[in-house]
Amino acid sequence: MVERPMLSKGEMEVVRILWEKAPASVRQIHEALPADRQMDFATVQTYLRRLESKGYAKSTLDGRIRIYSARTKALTVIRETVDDLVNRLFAGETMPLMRHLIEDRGIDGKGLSELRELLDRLEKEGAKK
Amino acid sequence: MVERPMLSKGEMEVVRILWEKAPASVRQIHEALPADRQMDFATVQTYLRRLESKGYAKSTLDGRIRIYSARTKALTVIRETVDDLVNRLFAGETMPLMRHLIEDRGIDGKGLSELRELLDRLEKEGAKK
DNA sequence: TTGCAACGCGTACGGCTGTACGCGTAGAAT
DNA sequence: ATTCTACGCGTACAGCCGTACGCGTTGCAA
Repeated sequence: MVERPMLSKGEMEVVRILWEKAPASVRQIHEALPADRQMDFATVQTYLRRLESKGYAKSTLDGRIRIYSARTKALTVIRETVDDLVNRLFAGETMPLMRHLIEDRGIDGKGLSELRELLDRLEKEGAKK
Repeated sequence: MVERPMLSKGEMEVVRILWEKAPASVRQIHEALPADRQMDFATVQTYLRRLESKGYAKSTLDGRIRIYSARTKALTVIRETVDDLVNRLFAGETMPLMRHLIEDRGIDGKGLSELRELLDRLEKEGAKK
């Protein structure tokens, strides 16, 4: 297994945009940040550099513009991050977090039916194993 | 709203035990840590001190033993932490995280039926509002 | 009554994080 | 040619984090 340092909060915000937009320049990433979360251009630059040095991104120069893209799949990073949170805050149990999401954050009708489908599918698969 | 600094990862592990065991001494907290996550007694002590200075815990002296208890409800802290994660890593959307939990981490039969009940209840409530 | 073990408390320290400035340069505009 | 502008890159720096040592003290054992 590749030993990567974990992402910091700020790096997470940036890597998410990177997954969405890559390959992308610093400027493109910077502009794609949520409107309510403006950070300095140079800060984004630093985060991207750190993402690269931690092994989460790679980059090439296109002329004088540096183009970044992701080097780890979103799924992997999300798994590591969520697993870590579940371990620390929920003693490794998934259900309390699930419960919290549903009860505290709520879900709309569309989410509801999607969830039902997911559960059905899971039950079928579980049965045949 | 009370402006509390966010919890670090290490503090989270300790505050979770605190919710479970409080009021408790440093030693009790230390011993209640998961077996696979031993940290130094003094480290736990530092975390508790920091939890107190951040406003997450309070303490009194019982003789020469300092007894800690929680000052914020688990729900509040969990809400803040989960909201923060969802914002940073999932652009504020709950469903992708939900999907991840179900598909990647899996849930057992008991969880499955509990989830169904939750969904039913939610649907009923949603309908009457 | 003399140690010893347990504890609180102060302190430490290197690494990480958030945030950004400023220099030097290359391409665009005048 | 000269100036402006955008960009990469190095650097900075205070505060937070993980982790822990060691001193002084006190209650209990010998």
